[in-house]
Amino acid sequence: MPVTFHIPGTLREFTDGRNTIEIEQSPATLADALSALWKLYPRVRDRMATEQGQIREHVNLFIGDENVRYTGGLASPIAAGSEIWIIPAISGGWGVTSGPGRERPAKFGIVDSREKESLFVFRLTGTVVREFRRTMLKGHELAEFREQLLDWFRQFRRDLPWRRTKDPYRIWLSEIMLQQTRVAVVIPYYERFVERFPNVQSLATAPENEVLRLWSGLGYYGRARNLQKAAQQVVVRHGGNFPANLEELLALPGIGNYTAPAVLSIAFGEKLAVLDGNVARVLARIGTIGGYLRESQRWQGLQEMANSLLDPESPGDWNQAMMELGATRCTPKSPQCLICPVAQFCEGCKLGIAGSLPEKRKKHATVEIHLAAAVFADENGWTLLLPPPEDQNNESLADYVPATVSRLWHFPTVPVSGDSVAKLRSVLGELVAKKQNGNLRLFAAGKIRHTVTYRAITVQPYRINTKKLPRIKGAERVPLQEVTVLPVSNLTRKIARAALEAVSSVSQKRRELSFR
DNA sequence: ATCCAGAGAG
DNA sequence: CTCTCTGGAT
Repeated sequence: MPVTFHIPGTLREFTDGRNTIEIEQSPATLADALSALWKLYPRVRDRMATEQGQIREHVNLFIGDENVRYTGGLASPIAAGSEIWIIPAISGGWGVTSGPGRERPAKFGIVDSREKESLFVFRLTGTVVREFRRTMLKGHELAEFREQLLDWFRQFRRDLPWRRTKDPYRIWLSEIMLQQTRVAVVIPYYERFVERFPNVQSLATAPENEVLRLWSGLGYYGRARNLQKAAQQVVVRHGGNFPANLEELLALPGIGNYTAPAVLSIAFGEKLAVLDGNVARVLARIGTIGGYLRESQRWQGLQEMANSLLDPESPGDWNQAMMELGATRCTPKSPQCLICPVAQFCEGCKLGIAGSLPEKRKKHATVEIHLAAAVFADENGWTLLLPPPEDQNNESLADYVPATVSRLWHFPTVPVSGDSVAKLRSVLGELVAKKQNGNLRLFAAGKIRHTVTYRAITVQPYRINTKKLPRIKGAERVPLQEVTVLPVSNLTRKIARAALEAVSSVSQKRRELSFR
């Protein structure tokens, strides 16, 4: 009789999706059985055991109904045919191992009863299906959640230079540096920076070059410039005292909705919850929040959730704990739910779907754009190009045709639906003197396809042969063969080529005719 | 909402 | 190279 391991959802990605694994040999002890399992699936080992080979604190093992904690741990004897259950620390749930579309029978519900320091196992019959929904922690559960996370953070927090100060200037500096770079990279930069610029005054009065030199290697130099600009504003407007309220902080360049609450909570203990990418991911998993998180309404909802979870007693630690959890445990890929201090409060973990949250942004559906372009050609083969559009304040840039086609020199272009000739004529009528317009003859050249990000553009070029080029305000005259003497986009080049080919095929036909 | 800048993954 | 991600700005 083989020994069977039951694998939790959180580990299945390491077992080729299997939820049970049979060990054919007859292991004498749990340690032997685990060795056999880990040999088959080595990555399971990392999640279950420390490097020293100890079972991680948040992993529970059951042989049948017995928690191995009380049957001798790794030395527990294994009988032939034993069923061994690997259970992540989940409490307060009722064996919720199913979600929509994942009909798995629920085997266990575990309630962690702290008073008795023991675990109770409940066998459930049938299937439990939980809806995919948002949950809000409150009351006793919320208090417990806060305590667990803060305890974890205070125990495991890394000793980082900016965690040894309450100086808002230094907190701010670290936040700006950390926005863009890993902790390990930031440390030496941070230390050099505060040594040279120990306070906001020294930063404000430094030559910009020196600031950039100390920043050099971190990238995002615009943020270094903003940093100094903000320091100067702090000195001039606030007498060198770092503003301690949200509005004034947000008014400083480079400080936005993330940085302001971070500085205020950590340096001043203000009760403001931060929401960055890490925190958002944690929240999405805790509350099983589907959809793309950056969508404005959803992001707002996440901010509210963050606000409600914030521990009012220690907002700074709380915010850092949430971010640290996201950075070190609740990571984007394969979250370590098995060793997460708050797994028991996490719907995503309970449903075994934490790793598939948050959802990716849906690809922007491609928008089909149909345009018609006018390619004038005079007797000498010269054409007309319009200048790059000025800033369009009143018109959405995306809808503005020349901008769609690129903000460079371009042929007169109009959006069309239906009769493109008529549309182009009417628009040209506004540009070109009336008497000339009536005589314009439009020859359709080959259609052009062009793709820019999510836009699929089809252009119908019309060649318009004229004796003299019309006068159009701002337009520039160039030889059609050499439109590239002005800065043009690839699309404009394609249009020019199509217009040239069209005319050559026309003249070829004429030649063919004349030979007869 | 959308754009931008810059970095990093693939 | 392209695609994706992030926080700020508008």
